[in-house]
This record gives sequence, C-alpha cells and structure tokens, in this order.
Amino acid sequence: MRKPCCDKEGTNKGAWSKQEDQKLIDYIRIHGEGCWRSLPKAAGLDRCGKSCRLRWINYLRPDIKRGNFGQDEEDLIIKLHALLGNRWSLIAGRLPGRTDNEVKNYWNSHIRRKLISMGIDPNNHRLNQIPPIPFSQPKCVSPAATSSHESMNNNESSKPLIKPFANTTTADRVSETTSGFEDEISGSLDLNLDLTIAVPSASSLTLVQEKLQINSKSIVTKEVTISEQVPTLALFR
DNA sequence: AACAGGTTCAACCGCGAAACA
DNA sequence: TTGTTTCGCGGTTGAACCTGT
Repeated sequence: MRKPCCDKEGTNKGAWSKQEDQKLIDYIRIHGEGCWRSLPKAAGLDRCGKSCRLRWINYLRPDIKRGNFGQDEEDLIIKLHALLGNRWSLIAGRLPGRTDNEVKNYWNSHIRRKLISMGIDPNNHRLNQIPPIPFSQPKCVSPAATSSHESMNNNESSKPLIKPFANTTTADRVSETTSGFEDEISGSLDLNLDLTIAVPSASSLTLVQEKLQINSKSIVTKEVTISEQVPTLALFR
C-alpha cells in the first residue's frame, strides 16, 4: 500500500495565500529548487512538497508568460498534439513561458472545442464521419463533460496517430524534456516520425510535406495527406 | 436583481518511473 | 536484487467567474 504524499494531518490545501507565495519565492530565490519533499519545512510552509512544486512551476516561476495564447502558439499546440498526443509537458516545452497545465487547460477549454466544431476529432486529428457541430453552437460540448470522461473511456482514440517515442525508454523521454528532443531525433535514435493524416474521402487529396520548426531548427519531417476543401487541416500547412 | 447553467483554471490525486538505500 | 522514497506527469475536480434569461 502506497503512502499518501501528504500524510501529515493539517497540511494546507487549496488556494495559496500571498504570504505562502512569498515564502516559496523567497526560499527558492535563495536556495534554488532543491528537494521538494523537504522544501516546505525548510521554507516554513505548511504544504506538501508536491503542492509547492506545482505552485512554483505553474504560477510563481519568473519566466512564466501569462495572458492569452497567440494564434501561432495555438497552431503549434495543435501540430504538436497531432505528433505527440497528450504529452503536455513536451508540448509546453516547445512553448516558451507556458506550462503543461496551462497548455492542457487551453487545449481542453478552447482548442478541443474549436476542432470539434470544425468537425475534427481532437483525439486523433481526423475528420469525423458525422457532420460537424455548427460553429454557432459550441456550448453543446463542455470540456468538463467531454474531456475528462472521454479520455477515461476512449483511451485508444486519444493516442496520437503515431507514437514517436514508441521505441524509446522513459529515460530517453526524460532527457528529451530537459536537454534536447531535437538532438535525439537527429541523433542515434531510430524513430519513425512520419505523420500521415488520412482523410476519409480519398478524392481531391493533396500531399503536403512539412518540416516542423521547433526552436528554429528543423527536426521533424512529416507527410500530411490533406484535402484542399477542409479548412481545418490547413493548420498543417 | 436573482438565478441557472456554462466555462475557466488553479490545484489535487494517483500512477509510473527514476533514484536511492 | 529488492524495497522504499521522491519526482514528474496526465487526468480530474471544484470554486470562482461569466453569460444568458
């Protein structure tokens, strides 16, 4: 039986106060991000380490970019999601100043609904067989009602079309988040990063080859099979 | 103004894997 | 080699906020 992360009774939960934030900021400014387990006690916080880590990473870090996502960021998220699936930390790693939590929330509350309204399955980035929901009725799809439950019941479809890291170990993936995803791809790993998006209708198809630019370095070449008539897939151009 | 329903987003939970003893 | 601890991730929740009636 696994021990809960916060077995201490009376540990604070819920929203952080300004004083708690300041304590955490002050401590990390002096000591850096060390052992999260021991940090709360050392910083004088009545929180579990996990909570401190989350607060720092998602909210207090000085390099966090706040505010609305730009169109370029949104496009990049969609592209990366098509490649990587729900690997939010990886996707966020390609968006300077954005956190995985922020990207995940933005996906679930904005992009997901937008894709659905355009007739695209956000789980696999394919066109739906059923007619799209008109854009004027986006309220039919609530993220609370769909994202959570769909992801629980529809694991298969939530996977990306390809699994770029299917041949890698977790260590590989961890290193790629910290050092350089691009280095691995251009390096020794034998990864299949070809991405083919198949549109149900075989007519009027165009083959587009795209180099996905990440950190101004071309790392992925993918072939995207798209329909000229489908505006949403123009996102991949 | 009051209420209901929908949306957003900060925070929590549980799990898997790495690190360590 | 095995068991335990710690970390990081993705999924989920719920309070606060927004919007329509």
